This record gives sequence, structure tokens and C-alpha cells, in this order.
Amino acid sequence: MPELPEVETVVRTLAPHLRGRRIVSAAFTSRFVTPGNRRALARRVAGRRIESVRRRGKFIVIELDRGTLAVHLGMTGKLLMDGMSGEHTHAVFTLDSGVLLYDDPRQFGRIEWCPARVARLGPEPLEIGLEEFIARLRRHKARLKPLLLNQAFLAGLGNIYVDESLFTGGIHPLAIASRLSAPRAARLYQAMRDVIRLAIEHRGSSISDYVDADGNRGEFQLLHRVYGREGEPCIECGALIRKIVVAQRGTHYCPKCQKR
DNA sequence: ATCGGTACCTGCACGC
DNA sequence: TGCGTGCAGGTACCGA
Repeated sequence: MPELPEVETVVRTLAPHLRGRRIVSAAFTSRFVTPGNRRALARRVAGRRIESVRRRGKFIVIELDRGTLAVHLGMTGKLLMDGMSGEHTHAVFTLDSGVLLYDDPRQFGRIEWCPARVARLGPEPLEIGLEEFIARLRRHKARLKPLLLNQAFLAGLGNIYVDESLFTGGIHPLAIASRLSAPRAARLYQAMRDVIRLAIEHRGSSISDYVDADGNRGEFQLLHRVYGREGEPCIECGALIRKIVVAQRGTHYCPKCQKR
């Protein structure tokens, strides 16, 4: 489900509820979402005060008065403030005011204590400068689609926003990163940032079940230009949008607008 | 360094 | 109606 714009939306809706609250107790029930000692994790967070909630890549980073909790939503994870717990609720945080639930049917998400993964993330797409972006592209002989999905290269893009960014930049998903000309790299940079900013403005994409911390859906899915539009005419040129498989992921592009 | 394949887990749409 | 198959916003790990 969640890529940078969705996680950003969750953080924005969650932060006002959580900031300054105290975690009275926590209960974790999934060996997948919370690998390792779940009781120990519950003891660690119990009694802690929430200092801040922020996003790093696709992680939700919750700073406590002692320690840091990181939540990754995987494909179907949801953090719900005062929501209804159900059969896929795998974590319950009882606060001094309100209850925070973690819901995740597929259990690809994780709730972890100070995970090393966060430190290994690449730069934020909205923070990296053009020069550095181009310099980093030059260092990789990889194809753009898998490279942009690589969180160590850039943190936060996922399948939807890579496809949308490549389309907006007019660049083929199989193009080789190190061989992109500077003008084309600059177009990609601009496109990626425009797409992400617009998606955040529209509170992310709700394809099937994504909702923010208040249970509201996003609406950027209405503005997708290639993702999920295989066989439909390109909005720019009318050619039919194609879907291929790259890096085991469905990859949507316009064969006319996106030349290799 | 990069790639393809597999694995983790559940739900849903589809064809028969 | 039921069943098998493939696919889904994510990441980690393996061997080549």
C-alpha cells in the first residue's frame, strides 16, 4: 500500500493525536509484525512519553522520551487512531488519551525498536538536490525502475510513484541510470518531485484499502496517468499504455512518450 | 554491482 | 457454488 505520500499523510494525521501522549500499555500479537520478544517490546514502550512523530522514507518514526519506535506499513498496514480492532489487528497502544491500533492483513509491515534499516536509507526525494541526484544516477549502471525502487538509493518511492515519475519525466523504465543525459536526469528529478508533492496534496493513493490515521482515503489514484491503466490510451499521445514485468513488479509505461 | 528467483502472508478477482 | 491460479502499494536473501 503505502509509499512516501501515503506514509507522509499518515504521519500528518497521526502526529496531532500522539504528540505529548503517554503510552500506558502496549500489546503485540503477531510474530511477523513484531519479530523477536513481543513482551519485552511491550515492556520497553510502556510508560514512555511520545515526543514526536515523523517520516523517514516509508518508515513512521516515533520518538519516545527513551528510545525510538519505527513502524513500516508493508503492503497493507494501517495505523488507526481510536479505530475498531478486528481480526487483523496486531498491535494495540493504550494511551493516556485514546487508543492507537496497528492493522495489517498481510503482515508484511513491522513494528521495531530502533531498527538499523532506517539508518541505511538513501536521501529523501524532496530533500536531495539536483546535482547530487544526477551524481548518484551516474554511479549506477542499473535500470531506472529497480534503482528508483531501491530504498538505499532514494528513500520513499514505491511501485506507483516510480511508474508515475518515469512517465511524467518521459523516461523508459529500462533506461540505464548512468547513461541518462543531464537534461533527461533533470526532467526525471523535476517529475519525481512534482508527482510526490501532488500526491501528498491529494493525501496519497487509495487503490484498495489504504486509509490515513483517521480512517480517510486518499484521492491521488484518480490522477494516476499510467499506473493501473494498461490497455487504456495515454493521456498525452493516445498510444495504449503497456504493462511489463521489471524486477518482479508490474511496470506501466507509454511506449510512445517513454523512449529508451 | 546488478539481476532473477524465491520467500514472507492474506485477500480478491478471475476462469473453469 | 467451489476450486485453483495469479496478482497486489513491501522488503530480504540467495546464487549467478
